[in-house]
Amino acid sequence: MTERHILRIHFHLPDTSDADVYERLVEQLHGISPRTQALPPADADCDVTGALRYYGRTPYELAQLIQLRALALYGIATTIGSAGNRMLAAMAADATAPGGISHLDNSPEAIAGFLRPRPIGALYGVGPATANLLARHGLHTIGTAADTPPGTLQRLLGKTHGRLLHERARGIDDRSVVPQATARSCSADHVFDRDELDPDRHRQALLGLTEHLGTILRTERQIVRRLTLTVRYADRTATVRTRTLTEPTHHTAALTRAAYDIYATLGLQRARVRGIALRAEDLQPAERATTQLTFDPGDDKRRRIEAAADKARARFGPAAVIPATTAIPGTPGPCRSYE
DNA sequence: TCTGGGGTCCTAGGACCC
DNA sequence: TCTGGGGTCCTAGGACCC
Repeated sequence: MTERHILRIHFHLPDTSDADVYERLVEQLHGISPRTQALPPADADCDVTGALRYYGRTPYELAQLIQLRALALYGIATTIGSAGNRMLAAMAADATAPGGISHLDNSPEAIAGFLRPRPIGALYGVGPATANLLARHGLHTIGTAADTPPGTLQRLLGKTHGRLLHERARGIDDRSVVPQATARSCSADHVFDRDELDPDRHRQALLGLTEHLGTILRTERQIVRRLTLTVRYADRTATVRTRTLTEPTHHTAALTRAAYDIYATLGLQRARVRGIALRAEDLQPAERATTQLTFDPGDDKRRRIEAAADKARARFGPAAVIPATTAIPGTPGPCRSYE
């Protein structure tokens, strides 16, 4: 593989900043290299391999240019790590003082010098649980993990994690920067004003969520194959249930039936519910939908109403049509996630 | 610096089929 | 006819990133 040059950019966004400031900053990066992947809410990865030649600059100089632009145009400070792959760039950024730039040379010596002395928990993919487990086996630094045979790591962590840990401890990370990644999932949630015990109000909230998700999915021409319901309780615990749909869909009626179904399997008895979230997972292009075999005339009518409502929303805005039964203050917040 | 929550990936185990 | 191993699909839950 030819040598790559990756930047991890962290924007120091004030809490009060507009949501679209971040989007405009990412747009700026696109101008420097189209191979830019947004990592909301405040980061981005930028593959500048091709941009180096175009601009005739080193990675460090490009990082300076990015810092200058963000500061001059938006008054936003940035911290940037520069390295030969995404993991090293992210780790370099982590090890950099706010507002600084770190460039990690791509030589094996420089990479080993950077990685080996660091605590194992500093490695990408190693959280507190894994770090603890490894420490119990005497592996405290990234260097010791790099020297451990892959088979040993795999016995400790499982096949995939063991292999990845061994590669990463040696500075290897093949993940590419994926611009414009398509959404993997899409979710909506509802928080009750006070802990809610009434199942009717739970279902009412669910209806608002399926209505909302259905609208997003139809707008984006996607269908969903899996639904996950999360119910949060007053004691801060939660129940999570996933259901694979018999047929991928983006129709609100089908989503509502599935959501009510999952809700019913919980068998809640006077549970103090704080909030309900619904996630549409395993999204696919709507063109892939199999032919609808349902000839329920009620469904057909609901879909015509749904199509009319979508049109009204497109013309007059999202609040134009709201199901009469969803008398819920506040609109559920959409949340798109990108890989 | 710490915390929390949303999103993603992985694994284990069960059900089912061949 | 019975058994068992290997796929595949699905769900719950754990772990991690940000």
